[in-house]
Amino acid sequence: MTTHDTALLRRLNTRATLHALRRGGPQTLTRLARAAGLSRQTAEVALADLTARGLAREVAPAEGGTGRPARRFAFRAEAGHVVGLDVGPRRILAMLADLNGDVIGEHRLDTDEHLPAAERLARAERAATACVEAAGLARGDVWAATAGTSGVVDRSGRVSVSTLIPGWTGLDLAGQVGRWFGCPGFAANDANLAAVAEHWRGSARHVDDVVYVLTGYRSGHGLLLDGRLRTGRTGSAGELGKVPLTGSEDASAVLAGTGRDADELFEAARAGDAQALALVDRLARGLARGASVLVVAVDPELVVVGGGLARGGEVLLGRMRAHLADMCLNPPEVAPSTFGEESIAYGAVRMALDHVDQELMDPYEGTASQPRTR
Amino acid sequence: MTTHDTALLRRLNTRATLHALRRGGPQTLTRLARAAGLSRQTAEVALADLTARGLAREVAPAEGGTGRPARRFAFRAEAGHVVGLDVGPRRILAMLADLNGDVIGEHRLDTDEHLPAAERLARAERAATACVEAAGLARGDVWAATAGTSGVVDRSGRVSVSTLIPGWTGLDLAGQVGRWFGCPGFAANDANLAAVAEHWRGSARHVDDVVYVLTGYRSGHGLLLDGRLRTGRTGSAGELGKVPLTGSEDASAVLAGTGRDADELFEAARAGDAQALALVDRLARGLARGASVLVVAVDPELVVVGGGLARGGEVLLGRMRAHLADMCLNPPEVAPSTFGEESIAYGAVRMALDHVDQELMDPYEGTASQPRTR
DNA sequence: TCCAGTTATGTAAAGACGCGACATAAAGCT
DNA sequence: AGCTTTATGTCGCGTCTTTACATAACTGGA
Repeated sequence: MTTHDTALLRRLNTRATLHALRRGGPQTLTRLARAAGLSRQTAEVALADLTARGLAREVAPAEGGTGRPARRFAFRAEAGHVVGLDVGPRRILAMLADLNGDVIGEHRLDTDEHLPAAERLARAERAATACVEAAGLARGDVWAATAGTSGVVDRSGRVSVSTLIPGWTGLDLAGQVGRWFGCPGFAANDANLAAVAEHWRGSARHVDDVVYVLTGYRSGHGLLLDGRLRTGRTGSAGELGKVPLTGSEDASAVLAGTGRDADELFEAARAGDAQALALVDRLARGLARGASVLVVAVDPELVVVGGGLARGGEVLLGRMRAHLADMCLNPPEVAPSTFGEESIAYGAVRMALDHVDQELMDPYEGTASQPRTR
Repeated sequence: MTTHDTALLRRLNTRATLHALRRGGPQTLTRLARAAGLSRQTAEVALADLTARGLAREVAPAEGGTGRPARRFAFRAEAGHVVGLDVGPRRILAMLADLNGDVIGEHRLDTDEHLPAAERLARAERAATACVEAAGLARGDVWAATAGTSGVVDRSGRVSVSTLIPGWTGLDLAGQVGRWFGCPGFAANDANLAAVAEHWRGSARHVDDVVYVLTGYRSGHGLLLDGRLRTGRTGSAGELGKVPLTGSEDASAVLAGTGRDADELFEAARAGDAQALALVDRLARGLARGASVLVVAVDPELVVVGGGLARGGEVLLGRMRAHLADMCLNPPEVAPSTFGEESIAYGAVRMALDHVDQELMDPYEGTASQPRTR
């Protein structure tokens, strides 16, 4: 804890003003002051500070009210940017977002799953920088960047185990990503980031305890408790590798037995094909078995299902609900993902923003306009 | 967020002073000021406030230093008290503690497991009030009280399911306990409270992600992540009722097959009896299976084993470690409980103190000397 | 016994901050 | 043009914290 002089008060109030500004959109000074619980003068001083730091700007007054027109201020979301990446086995997706989290650029890239690590990294960097340059920005305009990928990612952002991506194990992904832009870099597991995205603005936005189930070729579990990501000591929370579950089958094994791919299977099941329905039920049971471990352990409010198999929609989800009800004392809700394939990169954006917000909002921070680099 | 005037600064500094005072024990003004990051005068003002509220007092100066003897101040742990209860099927344990969490009175009571709910409650109240009166205190001197019990306890402190205690389901335990003393009352599951106790001052004190395994007649799991209790949406986190685990057996079923009780079994195993060792291994496997669900879900740093079977010591724990290593990618440490049978009541003390501390430390609070009652 | 050294206490002044109050400015409406 | 309404500009006050300096109290050695 630092010194508690009146300067702290100033920072606290500036923070409250910034918070109110971001929350309430463009608004007048008096409204802002009331929202922040401050006097007009104090809000004015805070706003001057924020303007000097590039975080606020004055906009045109509102038309047609009675009385003297009030000056209005808005948050400058374009003051900084973050990059979110999904570096998967078969696909790379880069997103560029402003401080509001609005995505202002994307770059997608298909890759071969056998691509060597070094080349995969180079492509990921190209995808990310392509976004940035397309938006007319320089590398230095990126304040934080996060990458999601398949495998276990530890607290420091290093890939400790990856079975799906060749040469990936041992990679300091967070460090790499940070170096590309000379900013703080972070990395996390794909299912975890998808969970973050759904909690941020997706299916889980009204709920703080969520289990996310990533299905399909890339599979895994993400866990959010009290709205925060829980990855465990080594980052392997939700990695069910060796749990002795009865009757759980791998989805690809189930599918391999049939001649069809997942979409065909779901289509047939929707049409009422009994054999297809039975197969969907087996898939659902396997997913439910895995999810049940997390559900029983943490008793969440909601299970969000995303990834390839989520295209099965209600046919699959309905069966999952039924199986979960058999396995859990308090079965949670089950909902499909909102962001689908984009959820991982979008969650990466959110994680990068988390860091920026923390620096922006920290009252014990200096007044430097850019977050410190580590 | 409330108004951020200079009074907040005062409260903030008073809080910092109180924190330093509690943390550093009886100490001089200048040391206190430095520890709190404040000037001597500010600390002095804060201390005057704390003294007026009964939370601090002046003690005799230290002997024999050079220079003018410094006035010394100490935290008044006796300014308030909390009660922690363990209301089990066969036993009731009440603890009275001061604001430091030092236990200054206990009252133990054996009960029949078939005792009706109303009578069990009456006995629990008697045990709790006996503690309070034996310490020469009145009911109003208790600032918060918590009860732990067997069964699922929801967020509001109501017992939603209890299979072990007759008539317990539906009981508003938190409300009852609060009414006894006219103070805020709380209730939680026994395994959860045991986890809290071990994290507070026991085997898990250096670790923030812990799974606690309560074994024996009362069994269950407690979960702490980031040092905080996680009970889930309905309070049933860690209740493994219906998970389809292979090869998991109930401990009592294993023991029933033999003619011996647990202690005899462990004794024989320690002496090298092969049959006993095999039985201990089966017990250990069952416990490990259950724990593995939580371990795999949240990847904790430590598993603490408490309750009746924990008396098996290393004979049992060693086998549990071996089985967990087979079931988890990253097996955590496994340690025995520190507080044994007292951990539940002691964890209840801690939970009550959490509430008191929050009221005491909340800078947005008024300056009333006693926490508000709800 | 006295005095220097050391450490704590008491007091005053200054700087920073937030707020209330009042006067002033700029728009719409009659 | 004048009134009403709402926002802005400015001033002074009270609170809080800190720095600076003078004073008090105790120890140990001469």
